[in-house]
Amino acid sequence: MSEPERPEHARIDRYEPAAIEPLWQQRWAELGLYDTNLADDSRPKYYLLTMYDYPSGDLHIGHWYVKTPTDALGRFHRMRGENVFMPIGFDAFGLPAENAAIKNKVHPHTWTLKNIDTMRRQLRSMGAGWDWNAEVVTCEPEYYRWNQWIFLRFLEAGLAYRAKSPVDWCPNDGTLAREQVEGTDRHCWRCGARVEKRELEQWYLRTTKYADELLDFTGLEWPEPIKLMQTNWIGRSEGAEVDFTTAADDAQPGGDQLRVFTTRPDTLYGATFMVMSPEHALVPKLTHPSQATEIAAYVAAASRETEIERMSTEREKTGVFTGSYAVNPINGERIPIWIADYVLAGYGTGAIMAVPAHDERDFAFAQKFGLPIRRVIAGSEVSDAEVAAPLTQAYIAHGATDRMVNSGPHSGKPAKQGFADIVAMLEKEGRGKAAINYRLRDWLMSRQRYWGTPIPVVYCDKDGMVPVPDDQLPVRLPETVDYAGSGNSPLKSDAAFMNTTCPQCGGPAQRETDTMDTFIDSSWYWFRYLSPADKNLPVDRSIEARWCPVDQYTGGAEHAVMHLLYARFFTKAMADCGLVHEREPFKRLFNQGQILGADGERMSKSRGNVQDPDELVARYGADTVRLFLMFMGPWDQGGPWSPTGIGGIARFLNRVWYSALDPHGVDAGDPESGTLPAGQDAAAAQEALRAAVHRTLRTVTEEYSEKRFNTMVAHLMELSNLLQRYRGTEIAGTPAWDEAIRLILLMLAPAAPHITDELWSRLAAARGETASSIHATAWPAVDEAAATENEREVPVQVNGKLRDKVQVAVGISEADLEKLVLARPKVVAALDGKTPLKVIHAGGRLVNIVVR
RNA sequence: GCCGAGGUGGCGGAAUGGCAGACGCGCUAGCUUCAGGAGCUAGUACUCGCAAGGGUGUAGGGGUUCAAAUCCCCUCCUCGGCACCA
Repeated sequence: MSEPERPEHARIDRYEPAAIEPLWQQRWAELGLYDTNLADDSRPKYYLLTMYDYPSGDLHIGHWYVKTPTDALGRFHRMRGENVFMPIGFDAFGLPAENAAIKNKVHPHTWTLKNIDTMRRQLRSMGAGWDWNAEVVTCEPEYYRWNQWIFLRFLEAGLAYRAKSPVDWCPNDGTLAREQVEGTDRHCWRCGARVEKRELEQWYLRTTKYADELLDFTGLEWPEPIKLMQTNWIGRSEGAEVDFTTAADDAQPGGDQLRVFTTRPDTLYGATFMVMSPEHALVPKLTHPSQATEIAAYVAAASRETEIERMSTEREKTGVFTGSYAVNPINGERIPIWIADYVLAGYGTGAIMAVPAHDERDFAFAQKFGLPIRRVIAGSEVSDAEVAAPLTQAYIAHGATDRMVNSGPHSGKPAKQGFADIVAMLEKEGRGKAAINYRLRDWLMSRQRYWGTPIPVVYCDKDGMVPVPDDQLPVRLPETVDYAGSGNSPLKSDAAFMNTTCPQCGGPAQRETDTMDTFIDSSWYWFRYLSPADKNLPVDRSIEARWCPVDQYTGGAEHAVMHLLYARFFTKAMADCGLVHEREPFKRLFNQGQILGADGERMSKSRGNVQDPDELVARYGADTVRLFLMFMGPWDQGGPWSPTGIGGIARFLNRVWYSALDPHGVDAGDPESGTLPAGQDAAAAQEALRAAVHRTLRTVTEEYSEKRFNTMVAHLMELSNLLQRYRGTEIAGTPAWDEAIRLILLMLAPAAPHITDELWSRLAAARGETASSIHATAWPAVDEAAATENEREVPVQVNGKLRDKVQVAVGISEADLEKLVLARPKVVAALDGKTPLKVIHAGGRLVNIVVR
């Protein structure tokens, strides 16, 4: 074999990411490569969004893990001919700014803007293709005036209201939405303090109006666990409301209707007592004088208790008999009425019919207080004798053969039938009706904090609550500096802000001093990206019609029942106010995993386990860091951070670099370098290379589409290893080789944008051409003819154990293959003289010979 | 307690009924370089064997199948969500 002609060429430049990456970032910005023309409808649109960040001031590796694969996805779609819109912004209102302000005596606005500047710089170092023209910063009046404007529309539509009720109260952060109280110990999601209940007048958004629509995920490609979490959070229960009538006694005339909600109307005959929550309105009236002292003491104790104590499931049941009785509407039975704190005031009607035989909690209560337990449901396998025997635990299952027992005329009916019949009977007699209850509550959205959107209403002595007219928006957040978070609205301390005039009568009035929950900001921001400078409306409906819903949204699963549910609610509410067309915000959702600290804990400054990406970028370059994060494992998995192995990615890019720029180079350490593999001539080698390249292209295209970035990188490494094998041989520099280099660069471009654009332009320059950016180049098409294989290796098993492999032509008949296989010495040996019973052909992919 | 996701070499992981461990890290040996915490080549699940080759193996146990990491049943462990919602 003749030594290929090695042209005399200049020394090959080394791959130095630090030298090339900033240059490319600058060039892309100059070219406006990522400035999306939203009016361009010549191509299909692709709205790609990653959850925007709170500007806490520094970007850690977790931000890279979230953002760089998303960027690769956007670049891939752009190369496939779609008009990609990938905006970015900052969720800039919120407590950390306020806390930092208290601690460091810096104004939250100053602190926030400084952090945003830092983050912009760090974000640019990723080399991501964001459209910075659409940037949104939520703490600026240009943004939050639209929070106020939308709020006023909600107010007009009856979707926002003010009400007094017991609310979750954090000593540091004031009121919280229900979603913002976490864990068994009922702590604040932000500061971790224990949350109390307080009776307060607060602003709510009517999320419950959309409960059923929020349960409908038709047309949404969302991860099943997220849909399930939302479904459980909404907690729809079908059942019935039943009115029990209180009985007369020596202290009261009776005749009051005590309404309960139950999911088991089929167990109505098993109701042996009733329980009201201590806060129930009828408690005073139904308290018999003989029980008054005890009841008063219990009610007082319950109101003092924290949520933690009341909600603990481990705690033994407590309760007090009121002294009164109610009449069961189905059988006229007199049953005692108790109060107990295991019945919640805020769910259903705040009172229950207790069916101890078929409810665990009622069972425990009945046992403790010696109340009767009557079985009314039993499976067909339970004998009559067993039905009569006392239960040792509540039977709560819904068995397929469940029938009613001890239920008067209904006895013997299937439980399902009894459910329907009893509801129908109650409805007919006006003693009850079918009803649905939700666990979901309306969204408590007012906060006693400074750094948020002022709620645009005033209170006038004469006119009461008056909305601020649109033409007076925004209600600007004053420069107030007294924001010591005692739970008292800081805006109250600013007399100049608070005292105003009534828009209706011109008389003295006071502004609302609560601000909005910052989740309001993130509940519609993707609309604002579409028309960030619009002065008349929050979003231009014609642009929204073209660009919504968001095609792909990516973010963490921790937002399952907060941000993602609020965003869906807002979209529906805004649609009902005529502001947008779409009723769902995000068509496709992907939850990437979370990068934890090396200790396996969440990355946080206080734990000191935060990995700073700047160091890694300085040492290895952004492309290596990007690829490494994609290569670590499946994107939805995340895991503890470890930089071990990043060197492998650096080596890979280095090999790509030298393969592209120095195809004729040989490796001194490899005796075979520069020679073709044994038995392969130049023609065969080129064919093999083309087959590998086009098969890789087919696979990699699929992997980008399905966000399987880890295997995508692995397949590109495999191809690069093959190129390495042919480097320096006679096929280096042939058209097949050049095609391979061109395609590997194109395939790598979305993931490693800098090195690929650099090599792309150098290769063009070497040909005497000027290349346009690789990122403006079309994604290549698979040459199916080249990718098709002529031969295939077929594994041969005997009784399921691998014994041999045969190389055969693709399309060989099963008969020929069988003959060939049975003649193989290893197969003959494995058969050991036995006659094959059966030969399984798995579609030409495998042969299995079955013997006894 | 209920619901969900998961458990594969020394490590990250690949394979969703058909060759377990792709790709990478680490490790071992050799080569190469003025030098390197650089580069290249080969080997690397466990186990018996000089080797050829054999046996075992995907948390544990059972099952379905010609064939199981993959499907079914039971048990254990890890992570996430919910917290008396009638």
